[in-house]
Amino acid sequence: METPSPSLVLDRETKASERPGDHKDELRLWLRLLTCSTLIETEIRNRLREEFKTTLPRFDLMAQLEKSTTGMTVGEVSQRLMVSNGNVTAVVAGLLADGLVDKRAAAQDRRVQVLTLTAQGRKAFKAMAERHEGWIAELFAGLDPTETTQLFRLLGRTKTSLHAAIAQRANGDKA
Amino acid sequence: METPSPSLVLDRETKASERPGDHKDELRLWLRLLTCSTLIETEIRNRLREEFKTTLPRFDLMAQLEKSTTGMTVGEVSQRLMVSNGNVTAVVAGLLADGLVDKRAAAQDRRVQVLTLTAQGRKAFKAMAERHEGWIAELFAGLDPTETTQLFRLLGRTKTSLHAAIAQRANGDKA
DNA sequence: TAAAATTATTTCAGACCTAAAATAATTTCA
DNA sequence: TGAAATTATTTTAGGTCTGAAATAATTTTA
Repeated sequence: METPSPSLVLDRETKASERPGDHKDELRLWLRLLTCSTLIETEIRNRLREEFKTTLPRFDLMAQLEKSTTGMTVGEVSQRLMVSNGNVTAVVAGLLADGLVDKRAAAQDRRVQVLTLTAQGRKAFKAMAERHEGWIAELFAGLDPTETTQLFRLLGRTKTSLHAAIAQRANGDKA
Repeated sequence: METPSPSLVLDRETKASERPGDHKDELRLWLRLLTCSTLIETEIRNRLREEFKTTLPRFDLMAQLEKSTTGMTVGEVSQRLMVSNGNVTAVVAGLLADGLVDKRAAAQDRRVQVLTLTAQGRKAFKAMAERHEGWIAELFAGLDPTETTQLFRLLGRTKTSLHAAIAQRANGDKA
């Protein structure tokens, strides 16, 4: 390998603030974040299909219901999972057909549909969740505890930044 | 806020290695990573639709083609974007219909379909890419350069860990 | 109270995505 | 050479996901 020329080194060390209008660093950061996310998602999807003949959206929906003792409405689930109401309706339809979820209109407000896991659903979820937790641990096994903590913290900062930017944009549209 | 009890502090500082079988930290890390990824993806999707009446898969596909002067095959694109061949075929069908992409069998190997941007496609992409880069910068604006660099590095480490775990699993299946 | 506005969910049309099977072209090798 | 294996892409069937329109129930308000 050649020694890099001074200009190349300089270029690599140039800060974004010194290159007005250039945001290639952020772009690379986003692409790397997306790659990690996609790799994990694809792998979990494959393993859920192979070992449990189920899908990630179904698992995610069951995971939400499992956390709530009193059940959740369609709207609550769709907010938590960051998917549309229509999508929740469709995924729930499959889970209902398989007897894993129960759906009933709330007594007080009959617009609202309350979703709960059936006994069978809880049992099925328990088995999957245990395996799932192990898979995630395997996937992150190459990071030491310090790195895991650091990454968690930085992603927290990222989340804050994203919420701020998205809220600002939403306000701007209103004005 | 109450002062946390000693046991709570101890618990919070307990390392995963000291809690055999527990991998809640990695699970939380994955959920946070997924949240960030989903927030960005949804926001970019919305902005592409509002400002350019296009979709993220189309943009991503065009971005790949734009990087290559000689064109790319369906297989190359599907590998880069980490989607199935069939999906590339479908998204390309839309871009072909809109005159943004050109598809032709390679002269040497007629199994291979070579995809290139048309002049119109290059022009349309250029406009979108400029805006896109700005959006990403906005979304990450809450991180300072040190944090951006740190996060990029840690996601690199994560990618390595993921590839290792996925490869190991693939080998295990073979044996 | 009755019309209007709001809220929760479902339906719809359409794009996306996958795995697996089918098709088509090329390469290997007996 | 020509059958078999390999490689590249498309097709198919089915699940996922969206935004927008439709439906249905509740709350507001005139």
